[in-house]
Amino acid sequence: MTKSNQSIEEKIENLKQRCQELGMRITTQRIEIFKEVASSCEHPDAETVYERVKKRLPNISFDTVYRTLSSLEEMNMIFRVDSLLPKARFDADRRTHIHFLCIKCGEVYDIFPKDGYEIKIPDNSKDFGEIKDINLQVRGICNKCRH
Amino acid sequence: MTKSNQSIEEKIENLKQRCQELGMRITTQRIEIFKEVASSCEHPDAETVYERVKKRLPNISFDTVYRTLSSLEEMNMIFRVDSLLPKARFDADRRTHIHFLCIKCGEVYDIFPKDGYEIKIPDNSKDFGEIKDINLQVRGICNKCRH
DNA sequence: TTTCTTATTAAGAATTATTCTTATTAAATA
DNA sequence: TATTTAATAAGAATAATTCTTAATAAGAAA
Repeated sequence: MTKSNQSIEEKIENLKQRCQELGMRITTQRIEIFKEVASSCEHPDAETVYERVKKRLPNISFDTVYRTLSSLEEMNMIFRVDSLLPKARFDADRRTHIHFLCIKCGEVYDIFPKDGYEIKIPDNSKDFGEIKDINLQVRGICNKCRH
Repeated sequence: MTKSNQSIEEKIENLKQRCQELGMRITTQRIEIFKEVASSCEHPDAETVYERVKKRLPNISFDTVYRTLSSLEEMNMIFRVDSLLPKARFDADRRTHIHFLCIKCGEVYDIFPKDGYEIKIPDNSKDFGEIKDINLQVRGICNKCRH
């Protein structure tokens, strides 16, 4: 994760550029799906993305949403936040932050640490393969679920 | 996660004790399912646990495996390692360690850090709820998938 | 021990999330 | 503008998980 804080427009420009670099077509669906994840701070799941994009592109298919979310993930434009439910959630915020994951309701909250905070990983981590990303979760019962 | 390194027998004794404390019955299925996760270091998924326990308890049902894995998780006896696939994997090792998660094949590797290593979380993490566990993942392409 | 209560289980149906198949469409290039 | 082919829509298929119901067995009580 980086520290840049861009506007949606900048993020979309960035996506278009990455598509061109990779020889991928810039399609309306790809842009709209990315825009939906990038403009939400609530880590939507595939179904939520589908419902929302459908309002602007009524013919969009579920398959396109899944396929596009996966390709955006491979491009490193979005991050798959694994919930404990059998249902993936997505995040387009690539700034350093960690997730509070409620083990009761499955909700995911962003925790933005103070400047200077850094996630340290063991030195031997790279012995297992090529590191692409780091994901730190704090799991517990969220305030809402505690009443 | 704690630092204790117990034998399987001790872990099972511990489970029985926890069951009694919580007023839960000590059933053969519960013990065998836990034993399977606790004696494996490969983070088995529900199906794998089912296949293995089935050898000793041929009548065990899939539902019992799922239900029991969830209750063991709630009891904090096992940990749900979320893989990126829509398939949960489980870990009964409660010592401090982190996971290397291959984004290509879904394999999960344990990384045991040197003494003194500690996962630091932001101070405001507890503002979101009651913290039960911390999960640090390193995601990338494992050596096997890089050829 | 035997009986009783009820948590737990087996079986299999149902549901939910995700992926696949095929024909069609449209982005990028010539 | 025509051509090529990556990307898409539709909906069927699959895979993981959960639910429903009747039967079983763990632990408490007699």
